[in-house]
Amino acid sequence: MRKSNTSAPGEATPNHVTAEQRPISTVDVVIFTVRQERLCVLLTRRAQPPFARRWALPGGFVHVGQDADLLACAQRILRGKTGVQSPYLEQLGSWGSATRDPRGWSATHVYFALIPPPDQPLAPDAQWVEAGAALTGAGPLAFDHADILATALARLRAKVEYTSLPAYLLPQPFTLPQLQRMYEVVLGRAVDKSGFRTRMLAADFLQEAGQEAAAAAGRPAMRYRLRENARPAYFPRTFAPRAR
Amino acid sequence: MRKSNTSAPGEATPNHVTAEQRPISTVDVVIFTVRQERLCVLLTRRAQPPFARRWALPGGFVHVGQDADLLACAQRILRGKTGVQSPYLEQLGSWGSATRDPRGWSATHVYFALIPPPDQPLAPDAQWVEAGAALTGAGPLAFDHADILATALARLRAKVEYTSLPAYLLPQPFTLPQLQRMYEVVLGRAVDKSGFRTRMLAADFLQEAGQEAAAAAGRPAMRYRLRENARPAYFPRTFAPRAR
DNA sequence: ACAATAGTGTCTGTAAGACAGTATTGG
DNA sequence: CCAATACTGTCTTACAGACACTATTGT
Repeated sequence: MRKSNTSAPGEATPNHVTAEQRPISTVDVVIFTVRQERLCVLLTRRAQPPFARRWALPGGFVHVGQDADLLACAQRILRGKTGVQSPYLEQLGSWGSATRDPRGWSATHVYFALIPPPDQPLAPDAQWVEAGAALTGAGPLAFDHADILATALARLRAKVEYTSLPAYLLPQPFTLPQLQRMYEVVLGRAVDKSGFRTRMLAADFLQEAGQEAAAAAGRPAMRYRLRENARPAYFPRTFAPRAR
Repeated sequence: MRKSNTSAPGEATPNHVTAEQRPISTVDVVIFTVRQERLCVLLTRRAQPPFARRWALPGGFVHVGQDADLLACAQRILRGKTGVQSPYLEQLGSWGSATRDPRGWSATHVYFALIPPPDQPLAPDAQWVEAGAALTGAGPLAFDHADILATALARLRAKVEYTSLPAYLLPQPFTLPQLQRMYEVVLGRAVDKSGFRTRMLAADFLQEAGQEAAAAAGRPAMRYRLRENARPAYFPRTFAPRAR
């Protein structure tokens, strides 16, 4: 049998849901970067309960008087922890349940950021942790943040197979060999140089930015910037080594 | 300059956010089906303000005493409107801002469902509307539901290019020609039969379910069901007609 | 000249798209 | 036998992967 949920008597109908019945609303941001050829994620150590002294993803409550929308809230959190202004930032999803926060029914809107290693110092409670180690080492993460981080990692690795996302892990301008290394770090495997270059240049999201100054040995590389209006490029196929 | 947002004086810190400062939390579900070779979305007519008498996506408040988590809330909404129990249901994203709901800061968690045309009657306030017409005809949708629906449509069309999602638009068992028609309806273009069949069978998400009973003219087709543990299949490439 | 790194050319295999053909049913 | 629909085979071509080759720098 089907039951309508809009007007059953005794049930809280939309206009009768009071503020006390509202779930807690937070925003968390999974911030990735590559440091020393390692994929790292930013974690903060919680000062207050719940989960005091545990590591957690950077996040906070939606400030209804301050945040215009969810994206602005995520940007505020990102800027607060890293000082970075305009990175790649997309929504990952939301996690909400009666049990994920001991304070009550809670839902978090999760964003996903890619940034170059920042020049400014991090917030004092924040630290870069290698992505794999964040899931295993140094004790469990607060809340359901291990789930969230695992989902973010899976999404990153999946999208790197067919998008130009790793370009956001580098400061501009960058060279194609540098970009290739970003792909290799995230994917955890080597990528063929020739195919890689053809693919990147064909995708038409880069513009030349002058020759690199010759530093050590070797031919200096061409530098590139993201084109204006640079949304990430989507490739028609995934990177696929012969053996499936 | 970087500003820490965790301990600035005068700012609401996490444990001091009272229930009154919490955003409104809702869940909306974009429910697609194919009826008479048309892609349709389920809309409901709003009885109460805000946006009374406007068409809207099915949705409602998170019921903190009733819904174990966001997915359960989405399932409750889906079941309430259609009677359908276990369709394809994935998260689409969340939309939240100070202005999207005149009652105050509001965030909605949006899910995305694919179902076969249900046997049971719909809830009395619900109606199938052709997907394109829902965005243009019969007046604007409530809230930011036009944005949400446009995003859902784009996501559906994108994923249909490289996944087996259209299989969830059909009652089981179904034949490959029927499945091919689902692809063609959603994509709005013809798909080559031979390549289509090779692709579907190679993806290994179908199992044979006996020969179709010969009805009218023509050779009866083989019927298929989704395999056990049937998650959707992801194809290595998109459907791509020669001319790009 | 050599090492080191950047960048290009060429071959080959895979698989998708196009389309013509065969198979199986009812009338 | 014909119409109608299901299914298969074959040809062609695009293109990714592999890898060897050339180019440009510093020492």
